[in-house]
Amino acid sequence: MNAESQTTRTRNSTATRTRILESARAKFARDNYDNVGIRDIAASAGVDSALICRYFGSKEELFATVLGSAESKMDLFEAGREGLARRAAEMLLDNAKKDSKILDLMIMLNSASSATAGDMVRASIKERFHDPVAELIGGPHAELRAQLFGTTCLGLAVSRTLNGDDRLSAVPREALIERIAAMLEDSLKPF
Amino acid sequence: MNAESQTTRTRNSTATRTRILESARAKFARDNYDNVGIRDIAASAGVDSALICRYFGSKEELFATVLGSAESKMDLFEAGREGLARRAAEMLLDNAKKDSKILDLMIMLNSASSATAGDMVRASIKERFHDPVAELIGGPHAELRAQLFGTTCLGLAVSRTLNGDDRLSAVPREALIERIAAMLEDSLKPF
DNA sequence: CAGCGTTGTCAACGGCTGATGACAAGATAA
DNA sequence: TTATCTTGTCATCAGCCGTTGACAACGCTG
Repeated sequence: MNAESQTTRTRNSTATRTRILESARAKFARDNYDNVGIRDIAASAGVDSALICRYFGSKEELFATVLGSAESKMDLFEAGREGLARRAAEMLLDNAKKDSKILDLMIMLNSASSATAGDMVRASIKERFHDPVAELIGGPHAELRAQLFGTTCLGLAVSRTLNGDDRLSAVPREALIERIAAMLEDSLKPF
Repeated sequence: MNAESQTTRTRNSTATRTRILESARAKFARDNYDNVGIRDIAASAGVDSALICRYFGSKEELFATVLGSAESKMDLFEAGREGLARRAAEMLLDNAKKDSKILDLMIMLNSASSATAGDMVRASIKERFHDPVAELIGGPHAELRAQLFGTTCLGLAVSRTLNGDDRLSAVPREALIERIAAMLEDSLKPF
């Protein structure tokens, strides 16, 4: 039970738990909540599906854990109010590296329309995205402007999954980032 | 079998076919493809689920029929290049009336992340939205700009389903439309 | 070594899904 | 009316789902 005694273990519960969690994250980032089966996740993690229910209780709780284990401090906000739009544009165009922070956003997007997971997703988006943005920009109608900002980000993210990257590479990357950053900045303008 | 002889029929195949189609459209506009069962649709149309498979072959073909039966000429394009952004903004904020043309867009959005219906949705979006917009705006990188335009529309539509209408009513409707129209117009600017 | 808690697998359950074929009820034509 | 085609229902199938409890394999501790 001590931490030291686990180093020599071939059967490590916390390791497999993490493996399950990462497999689930990867699956949920590519598919809808309802389209991802716990048998898929289990196979991807190399374990039996029964283990998932033992460790996480249910598929719903597993999904909640995935949502909750996302990077608590998205470095979207590290650049402060001035760098917000630019940073968001960079992150949105940078999901080529699959382990980027945008992956968590994809999870939310994919399952937003699910009857089961929708509520969790909505709550998570509000808590992790809308509220921080609103607080950061401040001013009148901050929540509405944060929603417009999120709206534009969402659209870009969805569009990436819909259309792929092909079109976006027709234009120099820096020009595209500048352009999108400008659009995002506009969405934050006070009314 | 003649058209005249059908007027006195209480059992009308084309009528029930249409009823099924409309029920399916309504269901798919509110939920993901995978979350809508043919029994739901059948119950909503007041028929047995077996009839759906008889008339449409399969759930997948039913969905394809729903997609194909959308208004072939979206009146989004009726206002020409000048009125495009404004018209889009109005339509996006007008989905209060549920029978609006945006309903077809909702169908595509909900099921875009479905493994089964995703391909159909992507093709339909390209054919019915991206391509006409690109043709209408013309100029360099028309396809990319059309994608940016669609991106912003998508974001707004998704955002409506995510956050509801509450926030958007905090500001006068006309101001909101102007603002969104401006954002959409910006997305069309040449590079 | 034996004992024991942990970690994982297996088989099975009830419930739901989309789909099929047999059959009943209505409508038409002779 | 009888015969026939159409329109709709019912029962049922195989397949997948999430979940559960019994059981096996492992590693630690005495």
